[in-house]
Amino acid sequence: MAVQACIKPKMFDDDDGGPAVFKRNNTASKQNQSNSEIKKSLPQRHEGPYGRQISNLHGESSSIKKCNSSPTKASTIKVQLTSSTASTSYPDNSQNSSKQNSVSSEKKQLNESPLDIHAKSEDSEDDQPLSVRISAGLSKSNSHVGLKGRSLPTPSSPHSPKTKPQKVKVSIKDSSDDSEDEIPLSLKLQLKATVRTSSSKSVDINEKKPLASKLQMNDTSKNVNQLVKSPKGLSKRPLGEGEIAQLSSAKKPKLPDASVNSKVKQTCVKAETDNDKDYNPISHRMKQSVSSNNKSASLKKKTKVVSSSFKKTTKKSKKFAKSTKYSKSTKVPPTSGEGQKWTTLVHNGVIFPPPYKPHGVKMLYNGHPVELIPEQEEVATMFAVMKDTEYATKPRFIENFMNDWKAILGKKHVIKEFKLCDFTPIYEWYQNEKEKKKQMSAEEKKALKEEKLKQEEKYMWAVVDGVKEKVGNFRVEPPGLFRGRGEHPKMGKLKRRIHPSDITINIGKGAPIPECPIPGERWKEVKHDNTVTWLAYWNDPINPKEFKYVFLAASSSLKGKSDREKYEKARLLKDCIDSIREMYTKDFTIKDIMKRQIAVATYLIDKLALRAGNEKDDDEADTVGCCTLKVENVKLVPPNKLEFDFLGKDSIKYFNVVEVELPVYKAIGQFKTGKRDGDDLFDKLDTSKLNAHLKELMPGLTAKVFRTYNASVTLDEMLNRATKDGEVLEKIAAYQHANKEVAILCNHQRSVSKSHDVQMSRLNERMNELKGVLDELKTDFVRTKKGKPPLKDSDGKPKKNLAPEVLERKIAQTNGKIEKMERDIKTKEDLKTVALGTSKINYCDPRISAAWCKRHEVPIEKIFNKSLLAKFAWAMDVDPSFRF
DNA sequence: TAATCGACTTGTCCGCAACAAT
DNA sequence: ATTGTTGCGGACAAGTCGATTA
Repeated sequence: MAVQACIKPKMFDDDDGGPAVFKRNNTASKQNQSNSEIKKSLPQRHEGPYGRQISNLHGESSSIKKCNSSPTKASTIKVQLTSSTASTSYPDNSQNSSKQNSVSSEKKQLNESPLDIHAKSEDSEDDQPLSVRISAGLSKSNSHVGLKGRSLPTPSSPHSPKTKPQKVKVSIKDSSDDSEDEIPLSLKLQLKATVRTSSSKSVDINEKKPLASKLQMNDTSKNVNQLVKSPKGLSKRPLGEGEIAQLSSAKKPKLPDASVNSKVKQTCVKAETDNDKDYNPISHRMKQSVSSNNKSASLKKKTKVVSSSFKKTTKKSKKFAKSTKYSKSTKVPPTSGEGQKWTTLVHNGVIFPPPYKPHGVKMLYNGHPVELIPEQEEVATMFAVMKDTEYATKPRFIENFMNDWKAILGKKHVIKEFKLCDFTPIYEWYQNEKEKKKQMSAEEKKALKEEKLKQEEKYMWAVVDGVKEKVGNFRVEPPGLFRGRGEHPKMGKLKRRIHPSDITINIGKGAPIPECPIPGERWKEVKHDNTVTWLAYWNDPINPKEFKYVFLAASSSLKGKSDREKYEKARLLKDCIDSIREMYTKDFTIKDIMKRQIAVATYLIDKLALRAGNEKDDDEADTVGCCTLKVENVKLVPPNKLEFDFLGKDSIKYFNVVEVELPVYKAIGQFKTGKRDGDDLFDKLDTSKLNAHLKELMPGLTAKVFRTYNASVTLDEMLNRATKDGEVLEKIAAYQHANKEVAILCNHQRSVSKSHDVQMSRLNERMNELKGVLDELKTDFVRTKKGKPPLKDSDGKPKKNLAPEVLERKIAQTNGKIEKMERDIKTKEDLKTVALGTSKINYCDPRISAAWCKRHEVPIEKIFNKSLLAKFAWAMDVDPSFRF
């Protein structure tokens, strides 16, 4: 179905244009019900709507405040310095030269000698370049639309210029694509069907495309960031440059990876060429996107993802495959196999927290000191140290804690009731310990730190296919009381200590098995599964059915590759989004209720960036996502608005009043009728049905892809619309503003810092002082002009007689300071409840930021910190003209 | 078909150190 | 030198989604 794609004129756009709106008026706080204090409630962002509105949507709304209007800023200087280097394009490293260089060098070293540390940040060299260009071409103008304001206008205007040129390069495919466009949907569908059906499907697909291309694709994926050029020593992943190039070309299709599966995808994909044209109205193009095929063939995991048919075949065999592959390809680049994630894997296992050290401080029970054996004292201490957190006041927390603690105390123990317990002595002992630590001299602290580092160092690194990579969480979680978020039924339960016998290690077949760090104990199991990326796992003591995994760090090439695939998939959606929107719009009134619910749910996920909403067990906090919305979570606000009010992931409150198309409004009304509070709004729907449907529209499409897509599109558009020439600081402000819009879209909130109010009033005080100074200067200026002496200062002493020009200059300076402070205050208030980090880390394609930095001569370190630079190394060599 | 398993991504908070302001 | 502020990075909970099982 979906296939066709591209066509549509932006249906939604229009709509949007019209109405759409949404603002998040109030957002409330995260919290849930009760909680009083807890977090803050966000005062809503009044303006809520911000950006969107800005965008134009209807004019309604609020005014946005954009911050920057006025330049000013003293600090510029520094910035510029930095930037200067960067200027135009950074070759990979030029930017933070130091960092990057170091990194890269390290890698190289690694290759040469295993010793080095650091992860490589890979410079990604990969393909990007070409791809980028290609992509650039893609940038479509178009579309998006719809929804929210974000879509905005996006008329082509802005980028078009750049884009087009690039397209040219791409041309090859394009041509074909175009022709394809004409293909009727049905055909497309058929294509899919076929594919699926035939087990060989993958093959088929591939066939269409040149093998070479396929291969390349794979390689690429494999390589991922890795070393790249490096001389490589042994095994690393070879990334040939050639490959890269190819990729790029291939890439065009974009999804290199993602596509994997894709058959159908193609349909959507190609659009790039088209883009420009958006106007082409309807032409649906099918694109065969070569790329997609290729990919499918290649990738590994993707395999899974890929077409279902494919999967089926592969999956089962997966496990077998593993071994097989293993043997097959030792030398093969990682990823080559279907599900293969690596070929060689060496690491040192995990490190355990130190055993409990009894302190001997006695708590009181009914006023009397109580004797506790170490195991009992340990749990009492866990509670004692939480005495001043909100958890310690929650009945459920206390009840769960008491239940687990009593089990350790034993039936005969004197301690029976919580209300007779006084943990204060232990609490005070703990505070005292903390204070002692704080008082330690710098040298002592440093020594401790080094000691710790020394102990941990061997666990910090793994060698994957010959490349040294950082391990993410190599420390086993210490015992403690479970702190669930929101009203979690299990809060307060004892999270017991994890022992080696709880841990399963995953490591390469020939690699030495990590020595168990606790003498006399041994690992639960040692596996050699190269179709997964975890190094170790244990069962979650709170929920034994779940696992806690040890993975590589975000800077690893394995993670980087997967990240890139995620964005490539989202970019594929860009090419299908118009037709998908058109389709679900059509289904708002379809008779089949399930289909109507799917259409409306998809609309909400697309427009509001809601999460899919899997079913949850009773022993989890009661939160919802789109598919699990309850009747009471959505209220009709005539004539055509919906009020959403629910607790989402992490029990963060989502509150939003949105104008929707009338058919949606009506459909929601229908879904609500005859139901009571507590009933599912979408009773015919769940995430698997929804995703199964989405998959028909575009291979690999799932609900969360919409979030990635809309977040990245929003960032890209806002940046390109709002960035003006000027000082670097202003550009950074524009970036933050765009980032904020994305965060608001995704409802990424944070709690207001305890000192926020104090800080604000302090700022306001200073502001008033400045204004006082300004008034005084103005008065003196007027008096001086009239030949009168300045007024006396606050102490009644006479002031120096300054020339009018001098006063004028001072007035200008003060005005500048005031403006800057006003902006700062406003930004601080605006961002009080908005968390920018999450979207930056998980939703915004880093290539958008990297390309923007290059285009606007903003040093990338101003946007990405060290860890983000490492995580996004794969995106750093993006072509400056890259558009999402 | 639904429930469960399994692997991986996403998300918030918090302590601490670096930095900035005083 | 001291103290307030910011931001990093870690911890770990809570999602998503495909595969497998009942």
